[in-house]
Amino acid sequence: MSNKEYNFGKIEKKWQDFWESNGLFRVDNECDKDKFYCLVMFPYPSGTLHVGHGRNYIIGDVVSRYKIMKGFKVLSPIGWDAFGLPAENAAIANSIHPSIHTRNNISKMKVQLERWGVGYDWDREVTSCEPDYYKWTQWIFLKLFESKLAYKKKAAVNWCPSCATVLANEQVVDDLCERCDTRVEQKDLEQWFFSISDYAQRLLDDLETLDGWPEKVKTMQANWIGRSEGAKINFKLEGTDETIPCFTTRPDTIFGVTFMSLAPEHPIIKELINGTEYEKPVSGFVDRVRGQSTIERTSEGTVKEGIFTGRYVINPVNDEKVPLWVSNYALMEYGTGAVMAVPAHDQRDFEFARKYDLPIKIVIQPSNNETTLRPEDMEEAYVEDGVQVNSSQFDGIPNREAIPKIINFFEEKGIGERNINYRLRDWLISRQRYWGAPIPIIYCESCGAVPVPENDLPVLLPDHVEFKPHGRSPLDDVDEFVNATCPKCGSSAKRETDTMDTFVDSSWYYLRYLSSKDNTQAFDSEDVNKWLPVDQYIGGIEHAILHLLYSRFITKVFFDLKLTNFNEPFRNLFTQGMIVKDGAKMSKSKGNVVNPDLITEKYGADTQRLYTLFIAPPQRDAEWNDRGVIGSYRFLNRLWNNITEFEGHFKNVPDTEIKRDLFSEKSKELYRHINITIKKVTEDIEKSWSFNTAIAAVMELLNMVVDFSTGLKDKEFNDETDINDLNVLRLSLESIVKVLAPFVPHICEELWEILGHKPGIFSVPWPAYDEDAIAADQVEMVIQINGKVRSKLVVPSEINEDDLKSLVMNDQKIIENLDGRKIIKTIVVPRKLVNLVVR
RNA sequence: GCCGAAGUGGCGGAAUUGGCAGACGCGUUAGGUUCAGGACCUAAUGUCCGCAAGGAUGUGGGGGUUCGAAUCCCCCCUUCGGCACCA
Repeated sequence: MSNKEYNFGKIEKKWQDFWESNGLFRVDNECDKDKFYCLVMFPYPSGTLHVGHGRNYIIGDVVSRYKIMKGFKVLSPIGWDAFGLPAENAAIANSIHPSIHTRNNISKMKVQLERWGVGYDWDREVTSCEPDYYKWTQWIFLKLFESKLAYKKKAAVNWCPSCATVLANEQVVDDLCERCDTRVEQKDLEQWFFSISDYAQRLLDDLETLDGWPEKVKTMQANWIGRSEGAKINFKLEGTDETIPCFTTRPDTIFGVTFMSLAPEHPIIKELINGTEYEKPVSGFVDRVRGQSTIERTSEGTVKEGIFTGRYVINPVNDEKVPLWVSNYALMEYGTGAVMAVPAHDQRDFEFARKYDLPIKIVIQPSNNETTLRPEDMEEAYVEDGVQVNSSQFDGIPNREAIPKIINFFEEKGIGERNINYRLRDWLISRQRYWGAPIPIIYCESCGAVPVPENDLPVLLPDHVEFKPHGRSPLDDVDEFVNATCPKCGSSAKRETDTMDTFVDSSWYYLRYLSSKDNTQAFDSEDVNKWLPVDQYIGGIEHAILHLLYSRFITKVFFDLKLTNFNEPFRNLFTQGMIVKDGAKMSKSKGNVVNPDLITEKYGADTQRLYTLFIAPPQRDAEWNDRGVIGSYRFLNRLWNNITEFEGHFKNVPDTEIKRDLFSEKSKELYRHINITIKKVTEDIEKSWSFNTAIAAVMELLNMVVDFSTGLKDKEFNDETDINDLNVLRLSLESIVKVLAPFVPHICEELWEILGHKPGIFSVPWPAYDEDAIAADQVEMVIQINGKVRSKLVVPSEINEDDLKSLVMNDQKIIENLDGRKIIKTIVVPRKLVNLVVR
């Protein structure tokens, strides 16, 4: 009997080298068999990974390895989302160049990833801050520019004073910078945008095709896109030929308009009040409101305020003259910046009207004739459905039916039209920072904004730069960079000095993996068409909107440019939960980071992997418990010891086929449970990614195996039954090793070898199970009286109901409990229970 | 305010076509082993009553449907996430 020690350090190194030298994860671009593109969100090289990060990569690795055993050709690449502010901030703090800082971090993290035993095709590694990558990010900018999907405009944008740069709407959370939690300010700046809002409808519609995405993520995206259907109606400005358009989702209330509200930013305000007695007070109001932060202006408690402009607009449906106001609750970013106010049927308008004593006109009455609304009695707006009143030819029509009729009426009369509005704004991609891909544009006095010709790409980031942020891009101060010649006319010109949002880098990296070394094109269309969409994408829920929406947009742009033939980048998406410690997200500042290197050192990577998978269902947040790790370690040791103890036996006793006629009671039961376990693990992985219960099932099986093997240890194996028993034991251990291989690959490789097989468990097919062997001959049935368990009986599983009932009626415990009471009803659930209803 | 997810022992969690609540693991307790610590092995472990056999009770709270509810229905509470003066 040999009893080797479980030397995880040695074993893990051995098999990591083995996979590397055998190219387990290295695939070419040919699709000669079922392909499977398994993608984990590429990491930002922050320097160190903690055990919480590990979950993402470990889950991805389980999926990859499982699919390999299922016979798929698996593409599992990795790279680095390497541009971004932290590297620049670190450079400012420690005077290390961001590129050096980033490269150092990448090499540290690469070691960590390898230590976990997560397998990637490193030949495809991409790093977004390297010129051979960002050259193509710039090329993508040019493609969008050519397609009129990249444009520059002056707009009120979010400015983070701490990061000293602008931010996209998606990067502002509750008025705070998503990255540093600083309150953002509004600034009017000239900035570059991508026209993602042109794609709003498609981004919304195609969510329905994403069956493999969590509903939650789809809902979040749908909310973010925020489609609302309605009409745009033109109100004539009294005494002029000008019209002010406004958007409404309630054209049915058009006859109830009693005033109009303009957003303080509305460009028409100036000319409305110019030279009038209203000029001073109105511009005073506008300045005051615009000085407020978005939070102050838009939070629920904010009181509605406004001021009359002295002007009137004409309601085009009834020629009524209504006053034109400026109010703080009208937003320039939504619709047209002008609101037709219907106080009777809109709560905000109602509050405003009450405050400034504006008229309230009812145009919809509740359909149940019991109550009739009267303006003077109303305490809030009536926003429910009803029947049109005071609406001339539409009177008497239910308001829902009136909506399309009224819109048709607008269109016939040329006063308005059907219109759809989206909350989604264009994607602001300019950043006033150094560590990003320069926007490939040159400004020429005579030619304007000229794109850098493709041949001149990449526009290289200069090395020697003063990083201190001062509100302009640090590149602004680098003369060699700024000064250029116009590609069109050859005269001297200036480069754009803003860099791109790092979400541009990450919006297309999954394509680059197919062509990571190709310096002639961003990606090879034929290859990406073969391998994409990604079969399984795995990452954090925090990217539900940002990265995932941007990537969908870019994918659709490529599709439209006929560069690719797929409409969506990610067929299936899995969002894993966070691992928390002491109830909080792990972070250096909170000091609750669990260092994976220490765990690997003490217990090994396999233990860490197993615990990470066992801790909770993977989509749920989970609390890391250092003590809990030991349970996984114990389990692996028990498995190790059981196999190594029998190593000699397995070598000496012939590995003959299992003979069912030689089954003992115990070996038959074990054989049954081998099959049950294989089935359970397969289904848990396939159907619900319930790795925690899959592992629990294997633990149960091992507990049974340990019990079984105790009786076998000292046998001589001279008779057939004992040999058969040993081979059932062998089968059970081999099955455990196979089904655990995706979870704890190193120890399984080693044990597979110890069990006498040639190295390489991932070339072994995933085990099948024998459905016939799963059925039990005997089952334990629960016997209830009035729903309470009173006895249990072991009966043949195919027993007929009469035999069963007579067994129940002869059961001593049941007789005692019945105590002569009368049985009214007997419920029999085959193989499960009998319930006697008595009185 | 609207939409969504969740709430089960001391802890992580399991059980969903309604059928033994608490699988599996951690922790705890007792015993074994060990010079000792650790590691390991065996047993117990929801709560309450009981020496025990056994009984009662129990899945956020309250009601309901059912022979039977963690699971289905209604109302409510708490936590988390998303959206929110979006016309």
